[in-house]
Amino acid sequence: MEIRRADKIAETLEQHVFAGKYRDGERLDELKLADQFCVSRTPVREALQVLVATGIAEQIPRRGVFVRLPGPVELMEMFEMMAELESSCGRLAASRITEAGLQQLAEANIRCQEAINQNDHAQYYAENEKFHQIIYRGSANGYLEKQALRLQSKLRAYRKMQLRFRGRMGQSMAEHREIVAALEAGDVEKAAAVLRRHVAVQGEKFHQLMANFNS
Amino acid sequence: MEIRRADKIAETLEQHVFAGKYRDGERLDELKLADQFCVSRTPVREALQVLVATGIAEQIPRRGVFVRLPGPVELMEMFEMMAELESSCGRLAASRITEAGLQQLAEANIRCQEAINQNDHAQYYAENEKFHQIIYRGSANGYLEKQALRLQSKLRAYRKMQLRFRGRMGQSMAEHREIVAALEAGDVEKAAAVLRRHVAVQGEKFHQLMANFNS
DNA sequence: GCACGTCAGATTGTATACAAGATGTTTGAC
DNA sequence: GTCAAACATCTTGTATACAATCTGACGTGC
Repeated sequence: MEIRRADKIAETLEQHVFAGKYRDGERLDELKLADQFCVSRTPVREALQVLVATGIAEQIPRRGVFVRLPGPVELMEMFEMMAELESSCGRLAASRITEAGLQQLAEANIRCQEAINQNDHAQYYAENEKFHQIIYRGSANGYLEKQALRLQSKLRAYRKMQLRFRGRMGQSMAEHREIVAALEAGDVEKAAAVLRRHVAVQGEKFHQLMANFNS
Repeated sequence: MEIRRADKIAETLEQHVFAGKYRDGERLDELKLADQFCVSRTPVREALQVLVATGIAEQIPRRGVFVRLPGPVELMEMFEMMAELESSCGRLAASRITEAGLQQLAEANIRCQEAINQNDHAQYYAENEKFHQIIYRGSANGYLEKQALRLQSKLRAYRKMQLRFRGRMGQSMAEHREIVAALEAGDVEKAAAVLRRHVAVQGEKFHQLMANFNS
């Protein structure tokens, strides 16, 4: 339902960057992109502005815009913030989530388990994301929910890796059940703590991956 | 040090919106703004894109961009998220803040007290902001720090009001001392809890203001 | 009197033209 | 041979021109 071509271009570029099509620091050439998308420079420039605003790219005046992939440090920081955000969502959801929300969580968990049984990583990944999104929603704080969704989206590409750790899916599943239990019990502190730990583990696994990769 | 005129325009417009120069839903006319800033529509459009990306304005394709001030509900949500973010910063800072950071906190608190003694709201307000920013920095998480700063900035205009509550500055000051004590002791949970409460009070005071205003 | 279609005006979206600054090369002096 | 300065080229930033579409009013038909 996109009417402005600039928006479509921005979306496409964002996907390309997340897909690793560009190297860190690579310049996004307005003319080449205009050519590539068969438009003039104007909509391309508007799309680039969006990338800059999102933090995906950096603009240096009179020099151009350059893709800016997060380095290891920033990634760890983002994972840590994700853990804090999810913890906050859990804290609020513990006292606010509706019966319908709890029901959705249970269903999502069932679908997660099915994915594990079939050893379907992609499916587990998708259902796991939904599980967490239900908790964001459960916080009954639209602003917090939006921010959590944004960061979840930004970390998507990097979170995919760590699920491949042996036994990680099973452990993750067990944690899910713990989370649901805390939410059902309305145990604010436990929900916050368990969710923080659950997400923080992702960051730690990712850290291990980075370390292995560098050695 | 701005070279692009579009950036300067975006900054100015943002200030104008925060200063309440525009009503909610008001359309930002490209031609009028171009005239006003003595430029063509192009840099104005780029500036408007920035406002849209920041969430200050909303764009409806082929219709224009309209300022979008947060309503009471969204404001409460933002205050609540601010409390959670500050709590997270405090949690992390409790185990990471440096001696230098603690020293800065002590100094900021002294300046806060001086402002109270002189009953200088504006001064207290400024020093109070710095106090919190030191804690963001103390989290040793640049990403989290940036997000906290962004939200703090967005809430600036609304936080100003609640400091005028009778006795609020004094109470706030007492809470500051409690925060510093928790950070010095490295008490993670206490730092998180006290900061959450300290910031959440702001939201509640604001809520009272809104209620009084509507009655 | 009401509904619908058409048309004029206004406004956004895109293309293109022009201006200004940055980069890199070449040329000349030492 | 090396360094520096001027110049050519390329790229971004801005202005303007054109295209598309939305709004609102007017008029016509029922």
